This record gives sequence, structure tokens and C-alpha cells, in this order.
Amino acid sequence: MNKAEILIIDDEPQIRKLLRISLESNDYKVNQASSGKEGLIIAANHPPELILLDIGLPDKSGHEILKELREWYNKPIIILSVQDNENDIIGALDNGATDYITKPFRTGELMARIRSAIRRTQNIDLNETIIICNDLQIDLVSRVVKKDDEILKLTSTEYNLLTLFARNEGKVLTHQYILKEIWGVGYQTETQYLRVFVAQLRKKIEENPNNPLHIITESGVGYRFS
Amino acid sequence: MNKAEILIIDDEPQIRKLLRISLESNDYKVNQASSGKEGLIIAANHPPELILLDIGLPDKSGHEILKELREWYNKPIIILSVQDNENDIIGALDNGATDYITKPFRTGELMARIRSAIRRTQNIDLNETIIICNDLQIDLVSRVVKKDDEILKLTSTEYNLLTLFARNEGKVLTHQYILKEIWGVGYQTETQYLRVFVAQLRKKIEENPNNPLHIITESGVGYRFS
DNA sequence: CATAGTTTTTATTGTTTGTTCACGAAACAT
DNA sequence: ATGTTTCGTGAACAAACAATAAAAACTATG
Repeated sequence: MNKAEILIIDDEPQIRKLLRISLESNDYKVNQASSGKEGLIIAANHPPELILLDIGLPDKSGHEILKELREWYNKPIIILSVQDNENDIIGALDNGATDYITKPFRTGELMARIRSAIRRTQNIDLNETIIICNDLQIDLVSRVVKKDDEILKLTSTEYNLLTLFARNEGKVLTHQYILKEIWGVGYQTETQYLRVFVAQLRKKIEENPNNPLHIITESGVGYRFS
Repeated sequence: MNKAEILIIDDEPQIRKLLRISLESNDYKVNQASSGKEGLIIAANHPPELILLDIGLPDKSGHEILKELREWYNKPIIILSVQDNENDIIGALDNGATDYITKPFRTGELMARIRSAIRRTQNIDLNETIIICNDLQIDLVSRVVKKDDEILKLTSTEYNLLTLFARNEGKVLTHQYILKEIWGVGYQTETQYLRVFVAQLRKKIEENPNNPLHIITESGVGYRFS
């Protein structure tokens, strides 16, 4: 139910369709953009867990899109390309691409590279893919959260927020940073969203939501998870 | 200037030589192992910044070596292979390989993939800036202050003031300077603010606020932190 | 196209923090 | 010593910030 989202930026409809089918059958939620510009807008308003970027786009070169994304987006970007040109590959990797795959690609390999990339940004240690904090248990691979061995029903925003907190245990995260990571770059003033979702999360994960032990408010700054 | 260490695990001397020359000309320091067993020992005794692992080794399969390494080693491991077998690639990536490159590879691309892999791990553990003064512990990255391992609850002005003091340990800071740094230009005559907040801070961080040991008053001038 | 689930707005109440003032204590100068 | 300046501290108030419920808008899905 809590699927990780992937954004495809590619102008060829057949490729998009092929990718979407493969990704959805691997339990990802897929968003699509048919041009670089559209891709930038979707990514900014709804940051995905990973971006698949075609390098040969009609409006802007994929290299430019990559650079613009990397100004604020720090999750994996995998480049797809028909070109097997070494300088192209080197340039993309040096501009922050996570991986570079040449078409035609093998779907199984692509899926494995996607898993690998996501695993690394979430710094999931192959051995311990489960974060445990007292009564809470967060499985980052199957995306399931348990409290006292009871499965919690979380919406995807709630889940994303909780894992952002859990992956930064002990650190104070500012409102702005959280909003940027969960809602996108244009939402950094919408602190009210955050209050609403923190309240919802606390109702689900805290023994006593009036006296929260997991999500601590740092007034005027942000929140801290412990 | 670079000098990150890279460990090559490969049984073919020609490949090792080729890799070593390329890597050294890119300013890496190179260690080599000609078998999986030897590779494990060298990696354990002298953990490198990145490992290049040939999958076709004589003693143990590279896949086994990869698994054993991943039990404790969490920096990048790039797989080199003559095999362009999809299941091999998927297996390696799912077992924690950072990347999988098939021979014959292009040196420029390999170097770019190495840079990319190292860049990503360095961003992750760039953390940890902790100032320690006796019983006080100020973590500037997490924005958390501890006294005798107890987390102190500080407002943001209190925190800013404390970090300003801590960053200038031993120096006398004038009222004017502190006011300018914390409240901004225009507040440089509001010494009363400072008195109030210094008193509040001392209540929280000093054993005995009447006889302060951390924030020392320099009458007529300002304060000094030690 | 209806409905359940989710996100965004709006409104209200409660809490925390910053600012100001008052007054006694300490430091300083003569 | 005595008066003068500088400090420390508690309390009161206003402003900023936070929690929460509930309604409205939106989305996904059959």
C-alpha cells in the first residue's frame, strides 16, 4: 500500500509505457513527464523516491535537466540513453547522476539498479533493514510500520514523514528541510501542513499524544525524533 | 592531493596492472589482492575507500566475497566481470554491490563511476561537529546540547547565544558584538536582552548559577566562555 | 460516477518564547 | 565609605508559535 514513487522523464510514449508496466509490477507508484520542463515541475511539486531521466529530450538536453534537478534534489537519478557515448556517460555521472544505463536495457537489471540506488540513499544496511525505536519498528524495505507488533495503517505522506524522522534520529530537522523533502521545494512556508501531519502521526505512534516521546517539538525550529 | 585508497581484487595480473596504472594516474592509492581470500584480509586490515571486485575469482566466487565484505564494509564495492549475464548482475546488485561493470570496460567511464560512488558515500558521513566543554556537549549538526549526557531544552535564542560563546571559547565578546550577532544590527544598545538571556542560559548550563564557571562576566565589557 | 481514503484549508484554543519593567545585588570610581 | 554605574533575576505581558478538530477539496479505484 505504501509504494515508493518513481518519476519517468522521457518523450517516447512506448518507452514510458514499458517502464511504467515494469515498475508497477514491481510495486512502485509511477509518475510520468514527457518533457524536461514538465519533469522539473512534477519533481518540484511532488518529490519522488527516484527519477528515471532520458538524456535525449526534445525541449532541453537531459544534461541540463540533470543539473537543474541536482540543485535541490538529492535522491537517485538514473540516466537512460540510446547513446553509448563515453563522454556523455562521464559527463552525466560527474554531474550527479547515480547510474547510466544504455537502451535497449534489460528490465531485470534496471529493476536491480533501481533497488540498489534507493537502498543506498536510504542508507539501508543490507543486514539491518529495520529501524527499531522502543515499541516502534519500521521496515524500510517492505515499508511496513509496527507498534508493539501491531501493523500501523499509515498514509504515504505519514510514512514518508516518519521514515525521514527515523533516518535522522536525534537530529533536529527544521520545518523548511522537512517540507522540502516531503512536499517539494515550493512548500517551504507551509508549516501548517507539517503541524497537521505531525499531530496525525503522534496519534498513531505515541502512547500519549499529549506527551510525545518520539516526535519532539523544537519550538521555533522544527522537530526531533528519538 | 586525492589519495583515496582503492583495493583491487582480481586474479588476472594484466587487468590489475591496467587498473593500477589508470587509478594511480587519477591520484588514487592502490592496493591489490590476487584472490578473494587475500582481498578479504587486506580489506579487513586496511579498509579502503572503495573496492573493485572481479566476480570470476579462482578460490571463491566473487558473489561470496561480496556477501562476506558486506557484513561489515559499507563503502562502495564495484563489480567487474567478463560475464554480461543478467542474473549475475541482479544478484550482485541485490547483495549490496554499488555498481556492476562488464569487461572490457572503458577507463574513462570506470573512473567516472568510481568518482560518483565515492562522492556519494562522502556526503553521507561528512557529519559530526561536536564541541565539548567539561560537562557540556554541543552537537552543531544535530543542533542538540547535552549536559552530563542529558539533553537540555534550549530556545533558539538561547541555543544561538550558546553556540556563539562556544565557537569563541576563551575570547571576551563585547555586548555590542554579541547583540549584533544574535539580534542583528540595530539592537546593539539593548544590553538588557543580553542580561536576561545570559541569566536564563546560566540557569540551564551551570551547576551553580550564582558562581558561573562557563559564562564569565567581564564587567563593563562583555562575557567570556570557558 | 460514486465512494472511501487522503490531503489541504480554516478556525479555535493552548503553549512557548521574546520583550519589557522593576528592584536588589555587585562592581567600580572617587 | 558613599554614590554611581553595571548586573542579575523574577514576573508580567504580548506576540509568535503549536496542537487539534473539523470541514472542504481533491484523488484513486472499483
